[in-house]
Amino acid sequence: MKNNSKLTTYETILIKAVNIASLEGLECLSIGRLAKELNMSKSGVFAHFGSKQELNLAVIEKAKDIFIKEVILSVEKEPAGLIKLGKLFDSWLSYAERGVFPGGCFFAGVAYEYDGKKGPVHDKIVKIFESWLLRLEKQASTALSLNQINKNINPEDLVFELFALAMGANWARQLLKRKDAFKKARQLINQKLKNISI
Amino acid sequence: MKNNSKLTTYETILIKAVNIASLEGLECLSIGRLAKELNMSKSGVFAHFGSKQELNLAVIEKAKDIFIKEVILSVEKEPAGLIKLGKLFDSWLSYAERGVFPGGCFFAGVAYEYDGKKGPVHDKIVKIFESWLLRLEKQASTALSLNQINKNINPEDLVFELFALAMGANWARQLLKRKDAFKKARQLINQKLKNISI
DNA sequence: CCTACCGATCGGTAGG
DNA sequence: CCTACCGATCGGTAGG
Repeated sequence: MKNNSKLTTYETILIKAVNIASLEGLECLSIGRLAKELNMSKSGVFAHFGSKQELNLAVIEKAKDIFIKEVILSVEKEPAGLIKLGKLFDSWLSYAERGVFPGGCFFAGVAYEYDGKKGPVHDKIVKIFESWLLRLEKQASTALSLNQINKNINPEDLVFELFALAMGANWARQLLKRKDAFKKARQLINQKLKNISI
Repeated sequence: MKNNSKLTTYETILIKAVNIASLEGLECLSIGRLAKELNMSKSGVFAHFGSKQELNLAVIEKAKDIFIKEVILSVEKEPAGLIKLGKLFDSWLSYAERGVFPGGCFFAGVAYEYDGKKGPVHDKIVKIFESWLLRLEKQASTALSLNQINKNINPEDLVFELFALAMGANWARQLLKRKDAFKKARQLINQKLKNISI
């Protein structure tokens, strides 16, 4: 339990930290608490990061790696355009639904925690979301240029709408414990994509 | 500055507390910080509430009163059904957009802060959302029984979809600072309501 | 990776 | 509403 022999201490700390932060937020993640749950000394944990802010940034970086692996790489070989756009949303919902992180989508949680704050942690979260949005918008644009969807569709507006549905599903699942939230979101997203496809 | 002569000390503390919590979350709201910003002693603030949890609950209750006044009562006299449903969403977006709370919609923020936690504060937040959803669903049901919208529309699904768009707009505005987020959400919501109306 | 600290701040109490 | 406290915990440091 204490040591997962294949992992470095750094990795072990980060995985525990990501799980705590997913459920309770980065502010609830303290170095002392991490140390206690890992049966380490506080300064032993601290030494790996150098500051609480660097720990926060490392946790986000780790969560990003997991997101990329679970959501993005798993649909890497899908054909660009409408199909890939749908698969990316599907993959995102699936990752939140099957509990890759215990608190649902890691980024949905920290987004609201840092939206009123300033500094490198806030900036890193914003960059990750902007990059995720851009990735989705590129597929929407490709779908448009491949004549897969109606010409009058604005790629940014389309992604905004589908994005909101996915975020809303995560919210309904996590706060209200609605078990059908992801199913509903998937239906609405697929229906929308079907409606605009040529 | 220190005393707004028309307000009781209790009210003055609560208003300050609601504003801090809106921007930074309830966890960042400490009794010591409140005392400092109000030029009061810590125990002077504390005595009004008896515990941090009671302060949290009082802040949420205050935010609920403001929400009811700003969002719900302002469209009280609109005709029940489709019109009132649209006006409720319009009113919600307007309240978030014009900055009734400095951090956007107060409840969107605390929802994610408490979705992984247990206890009376979490429960109060859930109840407020359930009651707000129910209010919206009732208008959707009325619209259905008045034959204002297509028969095949499920009121709960409709509200889920529009709700997600409103929450998504709040997120895009607060985290990504997208100034057109509310405009987009308003367009999408109105378009959806128009599409399903008879 | 550890023990042993530091000042600051947390929620909360005693007593007025 | 105040001063003066309490133990616990925060992020962080010194030194090994």
